[in-house]
Amino acid sequence: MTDGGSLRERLVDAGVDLVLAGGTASVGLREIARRAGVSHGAPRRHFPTHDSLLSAIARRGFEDLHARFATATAGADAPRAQLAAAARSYVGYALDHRGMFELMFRHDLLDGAPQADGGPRLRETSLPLFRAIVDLVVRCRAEQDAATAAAAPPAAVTAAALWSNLHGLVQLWTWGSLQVVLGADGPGAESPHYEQLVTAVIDAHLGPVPA
Amino acid sequence: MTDGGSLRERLVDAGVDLVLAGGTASVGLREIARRAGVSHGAPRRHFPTHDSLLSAIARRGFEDLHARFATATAGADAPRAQLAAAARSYVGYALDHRGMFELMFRHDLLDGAPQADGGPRLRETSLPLFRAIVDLVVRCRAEQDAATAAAAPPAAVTAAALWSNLHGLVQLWTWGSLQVVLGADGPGAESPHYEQLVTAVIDAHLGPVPA
DNA sequence: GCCGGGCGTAGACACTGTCTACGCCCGGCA
DNA sequence: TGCCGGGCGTAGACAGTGTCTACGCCCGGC
Repeated sequence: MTDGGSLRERLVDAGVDLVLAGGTASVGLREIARRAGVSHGAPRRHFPTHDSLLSAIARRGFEDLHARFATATAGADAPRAQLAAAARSYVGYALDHRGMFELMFRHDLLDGAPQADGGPRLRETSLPLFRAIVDLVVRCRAEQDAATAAAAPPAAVTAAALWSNLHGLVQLWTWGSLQVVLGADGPGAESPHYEQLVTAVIDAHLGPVPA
Repeated sequence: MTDGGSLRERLVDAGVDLVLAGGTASVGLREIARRAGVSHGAPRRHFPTHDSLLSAIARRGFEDLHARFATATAGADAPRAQLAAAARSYVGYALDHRGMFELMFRHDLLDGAPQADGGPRLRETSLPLFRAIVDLVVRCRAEQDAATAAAAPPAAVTAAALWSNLHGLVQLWTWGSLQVVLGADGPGAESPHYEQLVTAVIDAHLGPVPA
């Protein structure tokens, strides 16, 4: 795309497929090359190291999640409803693509060298998503009455806390411990009890939904 | 200990040392064996697979964290103060021992076969810690006035949400994105801004501290 | 006093990520 | 038209990994 290379995209595609199918453990460099139909040395022409390829795969995840964020918020007009939809899309994406989510937040992929074609680092790719979260919280704050808004922490703090909450919810739900705490069925079960948890989380940080 | 084996403990000790020193990437099976002064095949007599050794290391982490939890809550008497101390110890442990924390919550170590000596699985080892969290929240609820308590979600939901919040706070702080949201110094800096976030999180889920 | 099993050793095997030498093929230039 | 050069994929080597198997030692019980 950027300079005409097509194998580069195919490698990332194959990597995404592997992560979605077999989780983060099955995305070896040679396995990606096999999946893309090239020899094991070929990826090196486009990605100097295995981690930089993983980083590119994770970037795809952030772009995908950001796009879902945008369409989710577009479906509502009240800021509070937009935030609820965005939160659900965040948690839904993470639980439907656990491998991708795990890869995206692997701390050792954060600051690899910038991609060979000058593309951004993983952290920079994730910034628009984070800014969208903060903006949503700020807009929710703006429509609260002045009394409750004055008693609350700064919007940036609330945004950070709320986002942390959704993020941790995903991790612990995947781990299966929240099901134990809530007395739900075993961690293997598909019961989407977490939806109720998501609304409880939003209410905790922004107050009950305004009448 | 259980049946007299001493190398077993030494292997786990060496593994903990490696994780604390070099993170979760440096805790290879052969490296642990080298550190313990035995050949690379020796661990197999005590742990059938590499993952089961990692699981034993993670169990140590949970035991350690649980112990810190206990001493932290023992330092206060009001439930709310106990919970604040426990939350700070949770976050503090995670940020001071990032490698251990990462290992403890690796989902692929959750349900390995029970240890050769019949020890518990990782998930069972973590249960007492989780129960302690829920108990603290329940006790905080008990001393709230009836009106606010009635308007709040069930204690189990609040406990799950609060714990998720602390957990996600750790992950995102380690990732360095909360610093960006809060406009703090770069992720490499040591500024313990997160302490203020922890109290904001507790207040969000349990209401402002009672007078 | 001898045997047997627990436990550590040593080597092999398949596999991984990285590095290097090679060859093909296609575009620019004389 | 013919040649050259560089991008790009191939093939093999290398160190390292986790696992498996054969071996040897040493200590306790019949």
